[in-house]
Amino acid sequence: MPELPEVETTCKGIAPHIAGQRISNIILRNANLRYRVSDNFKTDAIGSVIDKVERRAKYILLRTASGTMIIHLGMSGNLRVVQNDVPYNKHDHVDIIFDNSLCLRLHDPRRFGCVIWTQENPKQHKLLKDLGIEPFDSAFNGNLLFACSRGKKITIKQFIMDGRIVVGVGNIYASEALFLAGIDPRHPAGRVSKSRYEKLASTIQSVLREAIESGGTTLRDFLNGDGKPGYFQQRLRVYGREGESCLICSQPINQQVLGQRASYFCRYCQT
DNA sequence: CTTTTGACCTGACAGC
DNA sequence: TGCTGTCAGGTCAAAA
Repeated sequence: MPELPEVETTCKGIAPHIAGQRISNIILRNANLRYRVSDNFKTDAIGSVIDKVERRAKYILLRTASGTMIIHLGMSGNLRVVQNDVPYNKHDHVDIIFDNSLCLRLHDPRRFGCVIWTQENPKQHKLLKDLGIEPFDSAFNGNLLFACSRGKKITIKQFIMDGRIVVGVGNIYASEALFLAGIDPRHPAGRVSKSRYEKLASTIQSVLREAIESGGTTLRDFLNGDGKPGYFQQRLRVYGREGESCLICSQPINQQVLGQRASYFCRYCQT
């Protein structure tokens, strides 16, 4: 489900309901997520107050004075705020219940997501410490992408999806940004010019911004913190549109697997 | 070091 | 109505 816009939408949706709230209980129905939820999570976290809701890459950080929850939604996860008497459904694995009777509920059919409890600095956690730059950081630009890409033989699509370079760009928005930049996703990253990287940095930012404004993309199961879908899928230009006509030249959109992921592009408009 | 592959897991859908 | 195979928003560890 979630790339940066969906995670950002989730953070913005849940933060007003849970920031400043004290955790009164935690229900763990299934601890077997991508990483097993640690045994001390419940005892350590109950009673603490959510000081801050933060996003880093596709991770959501819920900070308290006694530790931080590092949450990832994997492919199929969503986090929503419900009243604590709302019955749980299949795949509702974790409930974090607050004094104000609201419940932050993690739903994740495939269980590729995680909830990690850490008392250390979460930014130094193994999963976060080597992450690349945020696409909305002022230092993110074409020069940076150009410099990082020299000598790389992987395709440019795989390159911009590499979280050690830039975070948050997943399979949908990689195809969308490359279409908007007019760049063939199959092109070797190391042979793309600086001026094309400048254009690409700009289209990565604009497509992510546009998707956040639409509330994210709901292909199958994404819901925001209030349980509502996003609407950006209606504005996708190439993703999932194989055989449909290109919005620029009307030729059929192509699909090709790159790095084991379906990639969509127009072979005439993207060179 | 870089790149590729397999693994994790459930559900939806197409085709027989 | 099954059954089988394929595919899906991510990303990590191991193999090459």
